[in-house]
Amino acid sequence: MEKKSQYLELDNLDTQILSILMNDASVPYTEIAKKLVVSGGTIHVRMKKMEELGIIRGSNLIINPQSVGFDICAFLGIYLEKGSQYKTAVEQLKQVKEVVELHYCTGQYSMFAKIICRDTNHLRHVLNEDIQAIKGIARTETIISLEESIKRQISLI
Amino acid sequence: MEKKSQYLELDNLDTQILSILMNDASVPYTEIAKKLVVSGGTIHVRMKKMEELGIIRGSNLIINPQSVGFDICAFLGIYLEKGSQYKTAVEQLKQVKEVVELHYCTGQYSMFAKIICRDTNHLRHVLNEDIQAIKGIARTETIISLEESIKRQISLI
DNA sequence: GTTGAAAAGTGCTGCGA
DNA sequence: TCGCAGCACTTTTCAAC
Repeated sequence: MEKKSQYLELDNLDTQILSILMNDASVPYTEIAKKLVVSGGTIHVRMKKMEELGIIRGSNLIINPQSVGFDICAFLGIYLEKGSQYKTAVEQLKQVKEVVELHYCTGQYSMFAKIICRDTNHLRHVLNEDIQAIKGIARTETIISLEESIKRQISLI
Repeated sequence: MEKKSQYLELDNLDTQILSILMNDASVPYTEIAKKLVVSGGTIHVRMKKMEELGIIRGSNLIINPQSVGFDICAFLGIYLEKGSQYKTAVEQLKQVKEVVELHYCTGQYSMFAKIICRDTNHLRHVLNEDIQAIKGIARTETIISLEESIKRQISLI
């Protein structure tokens, strides 16, 4: 089943490569190579290894949601009627495009979601029509983000 | 060049280009062009326009935090002593590398953070030593994510 | 594992329609 | 405004260390 311990494979060079590309995936390998004083080929080999190990999931173009008309970011604490309804609830929440993140979690909420909507009308529609209609969801609590002050990835160094 | 209304500029083609690259930033322009039945040059022009308009923020390499030893994802509801302490609290939270997201928000919490840690010891250290020590933070509530079931960007189409 | 350079593929630029 | 074609750059491969 399991192959190898997953993260003991990473040395200092791997970590530094990841750190650079996590901030900007468009930095050329040759430039990374120069900065880390190795050859471009080495960067390529390391990246291929990390892709095969599943350490690298892919790359995203990051857009500013507000500039494409999505102005509302909200967090949603979700109470389930029964914990066993988790799996079916997840499947149905996947169908709701506005849900960008979903966690199964400890604490008062059974699940915790992050939602991005165009405006307050859109949010109300998603809450009332899409999410409250899902079987197993008892009730929800909404936290609306007025400002995203920090948005970044973990620092490996 | 003056600034214009930011998102009315986007037509169907722009939206489709973004949708492809938001899922995988490494898709070549030529392939996008083939799929959308335009020339590669057109993709290039559109991308340049959207970069200049600030719609595109950049690109990220996405890694699996667990595979580099970060096993714990937690959300933190933060209560401030006074709302006016928001700005200084943000500045101090920026220094805490484990905080990957921070929102100023409505509801019971003044602020809401997402934290990624190596293990429970690491989390306890961040909570007790780093975050509770910040001036203005009265108390916090921790929600630990046991599973991230959904993780994606907004769908433009 | 790493290197350096050649081969293949991609992005960029200018001209023409 | 769009498409095509040539040039520059990047990624990929591979023999040699």
